[in-house]
Amino acid sequence: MDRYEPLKIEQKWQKIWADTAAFKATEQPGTPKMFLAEMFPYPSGAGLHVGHVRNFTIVDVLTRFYRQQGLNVLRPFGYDTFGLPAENYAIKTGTAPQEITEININNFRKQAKRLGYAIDWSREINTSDPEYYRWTQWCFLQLYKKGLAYQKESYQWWCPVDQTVLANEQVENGHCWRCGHEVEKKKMKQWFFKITEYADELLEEIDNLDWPDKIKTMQRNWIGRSVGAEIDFAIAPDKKFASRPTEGGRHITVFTTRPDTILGATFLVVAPEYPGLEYLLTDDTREKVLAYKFAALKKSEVERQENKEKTGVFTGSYAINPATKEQIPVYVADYVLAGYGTGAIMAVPAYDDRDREFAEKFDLPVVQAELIDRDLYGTPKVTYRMRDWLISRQRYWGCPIPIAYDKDGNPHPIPEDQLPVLIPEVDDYKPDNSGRSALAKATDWLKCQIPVTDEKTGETHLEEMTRETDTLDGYACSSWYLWRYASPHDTAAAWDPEAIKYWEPIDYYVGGDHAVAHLLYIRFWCKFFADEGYLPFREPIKKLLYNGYINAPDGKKMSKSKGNVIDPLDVINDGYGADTLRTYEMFIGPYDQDAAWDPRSVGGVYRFLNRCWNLAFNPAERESLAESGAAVCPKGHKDSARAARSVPEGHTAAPDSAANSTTIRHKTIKKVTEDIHKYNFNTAVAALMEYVNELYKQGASHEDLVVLAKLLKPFAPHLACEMLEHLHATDEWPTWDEKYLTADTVELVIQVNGKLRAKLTVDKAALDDEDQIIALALADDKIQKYTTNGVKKTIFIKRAKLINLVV
RNA sequence: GGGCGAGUGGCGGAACUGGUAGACGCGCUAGACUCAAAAUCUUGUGACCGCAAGGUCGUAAGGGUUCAAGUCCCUUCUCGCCCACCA
Repeated sequence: MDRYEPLKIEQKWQKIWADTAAFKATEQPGTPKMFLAEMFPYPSGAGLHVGHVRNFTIVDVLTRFYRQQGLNVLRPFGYDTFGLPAENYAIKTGTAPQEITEININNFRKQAKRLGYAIDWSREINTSDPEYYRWTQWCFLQLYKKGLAYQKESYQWWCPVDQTVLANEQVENGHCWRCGHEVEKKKMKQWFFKITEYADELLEEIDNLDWPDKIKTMQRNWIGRSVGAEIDFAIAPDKKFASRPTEGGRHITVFTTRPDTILGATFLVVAPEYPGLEYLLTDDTREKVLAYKFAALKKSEVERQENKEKTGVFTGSYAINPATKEQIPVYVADYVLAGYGTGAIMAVPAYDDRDREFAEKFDLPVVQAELIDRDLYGTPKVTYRMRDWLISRQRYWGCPIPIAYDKDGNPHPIPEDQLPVLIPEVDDYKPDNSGRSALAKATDWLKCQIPVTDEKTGETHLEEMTRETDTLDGYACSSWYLWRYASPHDTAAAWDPEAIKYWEPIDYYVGGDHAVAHLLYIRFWCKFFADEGYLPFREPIKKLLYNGYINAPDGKKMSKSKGNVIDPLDVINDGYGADTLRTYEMFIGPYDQDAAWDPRSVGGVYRFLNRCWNLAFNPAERESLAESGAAVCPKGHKDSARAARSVPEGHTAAPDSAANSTTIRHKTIKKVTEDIHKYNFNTAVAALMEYVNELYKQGASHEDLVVLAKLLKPFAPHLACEMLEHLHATDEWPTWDEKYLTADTVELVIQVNGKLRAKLTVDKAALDDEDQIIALALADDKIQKYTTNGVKKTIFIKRAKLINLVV
């Protein structure tokens, strides 16, 4: 007897796949293609997580399924390697991020190979590879050329102790996450991508995406389109401070979605950061208003939201309501956001809850005015909640922004032939005290020669400039990598148009994160590069599968600090093997729902694979075992026993339908095929288990086993390959024939008043004769007990093979 | 506060356009094999009543539509996720 030894056969097949480059994909015009990928991972030092395994296995099941169906399948792999963990590690230990990244990648690759994924390893990409980020910089320059990458002063979190800019998530209750010092907002020049330019198209095309509704809704909310109007309110000249420059048409422009309520606008409110605030102040109010403003600037957005109690200060100015001509006071309050609309609102306390709250607190008039025509006083205006994408980071471990500054501080793009702008080596990765990244420490690197063309003479000369020391947000690097997969080693372009035309857009993109950020940014870049003629499509992802998380057995998130992390390599090395791990994670539940790890169920899946093995390799032994069991409980099968009971005299029971192995085989092929098409991986595995249970009862023919191995291969490829080799069969996906699925007899369900009372086995042809079938039902003794007072109504549903008698 | 989704045995979860609720797996039960155990194989397993045949109840709670509701409609409750003073 050969025992199922997963580790042995997995090693064997993994070597074969590696030696033969089994999953290398090449363009084959004329053959239908299929391009699938997971959201590429950040290769952390902790190695693969069971969550990765679920994500990658979904891709692998589809990959192998479509390969077995004869499609030309591309399934690449890559690493999203820039980011804070590697940089923090570098700051702490002095190890270059490049080094630690390489170690982590090697580990991830090794682990992914142990899971037996059908990856084209020749297409591996890594965002921190200069040959990759060279093209990220190229992308930046294309956006820059079109004015879609621009600089703007903006308020940023700043830690005065660490002398660094902090991202929102690095501010905890108004304090620096590293040193604990109170942070402040500092106005700094930052780089942005003008994603708002595409806001309308990004929103409109959501409707046509074959993506989960959840993600689509989140993107719609994020973009947050509001249709309204901008209305100018003139500032009333102040008699006391006639010298103030309020004449000359100075005004406040507000944005409102309800211009029809303007008759009820009894005051205006501007945000603390409102640019024209200074003009509104008087000598009496200046001190108080500025104190309020700076207090507001100090508060984090979280803190502003925590306290929803309205606060604010009167600015000292009045504005004229253009509809009522009345003078109304102008307040500053932090419930108005600087970044949305114009940073100023007309308050209509009669119609708006927030305005009413404010009015009540400050004792301002609430006028229940009538509604007027929307377009009477304003200009129609569409506003978005989405802001432009802030992309500069004062960080070392990122893609350098390919810009240099001349002596006057004007930005110049680095010429494309000077790319890549390499990340310089430094000794200390900590940001310096200038608000610049550690790149600023590479003094030699900072200086560069940039050709400048004199506008008058047309002559070009080299000018010494200083490089930008900000790096790009990691999301920029991942906004184009799916296109790089088509031609990952192209040295002449970011992507080869011919390869793109064949492979893209991606057919299946699978992940469980970045619902808005990454998945919106990549759509934005796609539309931009389509406009520039570099891409022949405007949406990058055809089908998005968003998988759920795998939690600890107690249902809580797995985390290192809780010590409840399951290491997939441990599961494999414990002897279960990769096939069990993969199959278990597909069986654990619907792929798009969170699931809790259950070590005992892993054992159940292992038993299932072990039974598959025994069917193929130990048939004699299995039969003797089955017979010894059968001797104890002959004909114990539940369904057949029940069916036999309800068969009335004169009707032969169907030969135990289980006996027809062809029917079961075809039924299983159909079920597994359709389930994979519907991504019901859990029920596909369940169907295979059922199939194996049947084969155990009846014995398995060669054909039965071949089909089992083929259907099993997407889930448990190593075992399936071993079986197919043994059976001398190919892995070609099997097909089913409907003619084997319809048995000669069917089970007829008889209900009385909607309750199941009897089942009859009848000839399939009998279903065509309604009168006869009802007569048959009424003749049943059990049914007769319920119909002694006659039958009021009879319902026969042929499709459901069901009769309902109403008495 | 707004939006979206979900509540089914002891547990994870099945159930097509309303048509036999509980597939499959875990756990538990009894048995076979074994000196014994593990492994494996074979039973049984929603609750309640009953020796049995059989019956009653049952998909968060309540109501409704229907011959028929886990599925559709209304009300309530609970949980999860997302957005959150966006004018």
